[in-house]
Amino acid sequence: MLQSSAPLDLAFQALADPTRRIMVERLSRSPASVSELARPLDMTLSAVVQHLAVLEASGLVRSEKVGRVRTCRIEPAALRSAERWISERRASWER
Amino acid sequence: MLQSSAPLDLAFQALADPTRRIMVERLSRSPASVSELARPLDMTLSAVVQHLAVLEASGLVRSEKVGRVRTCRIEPAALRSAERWISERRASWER
DNA sequence: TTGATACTTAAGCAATGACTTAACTATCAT
DNA sequence: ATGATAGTTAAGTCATTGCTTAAGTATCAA
Repeated sequence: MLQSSAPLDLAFQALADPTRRIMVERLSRSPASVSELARPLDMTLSAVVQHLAVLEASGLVRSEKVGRVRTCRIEPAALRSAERWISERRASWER
Repeated sequence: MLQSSAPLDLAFQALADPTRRIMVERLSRSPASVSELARPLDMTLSAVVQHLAVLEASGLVRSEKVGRVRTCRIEPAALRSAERWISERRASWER
């Protein structure tokens, strides 16, 4: 591969990490702050911020800061296109 | 993360590489040999075999060798569970 | 204005990933 | 048997990932 960064690469890569999937699961229920995302995770806040950066770069999550709190939320489009890629393959092999 | 290897980790990790997605696309049309998989790819056969190993470890593909030809085919279950994970998230945020 | 809260950023480090080359090992066809 | 086909395996290399520690910078509350 050696650096490709197509949208699907970034989305699947982001979803490949269990910590990031936990973050996505949390956000698919409702928006949350960085500290709320970090709460159940056994790692430093710094590490969580780095995971968040990966999620944002992949387009799966967006966030905005108000005061000192950054609120993160799911960005459905990216997740949908990952889902679509898989279901298109399924359509193909099911035939 | 540092080594986790849960099924979903392996599946999404496998799908994160564009070369491997091309291989999966090819296989979702019909089974193919290793050389057939390699044909459109701009890399050594050795590299393709290594990608295949990743796909097999993830459960997305299985293969069997007859004579000197290894025939590879899609394993629908793993792909379906990746799809299911995403659609469950969607169910959650759509509410 | 002081202190606590909520991040942010930069280094640094060990482990993984995506290749390559090179040397093999089995078939299959003649 | 010889040679070509089809794949396998082992090093080695270089970039990327997933962390950590450490040292910030903005708010907000009293």
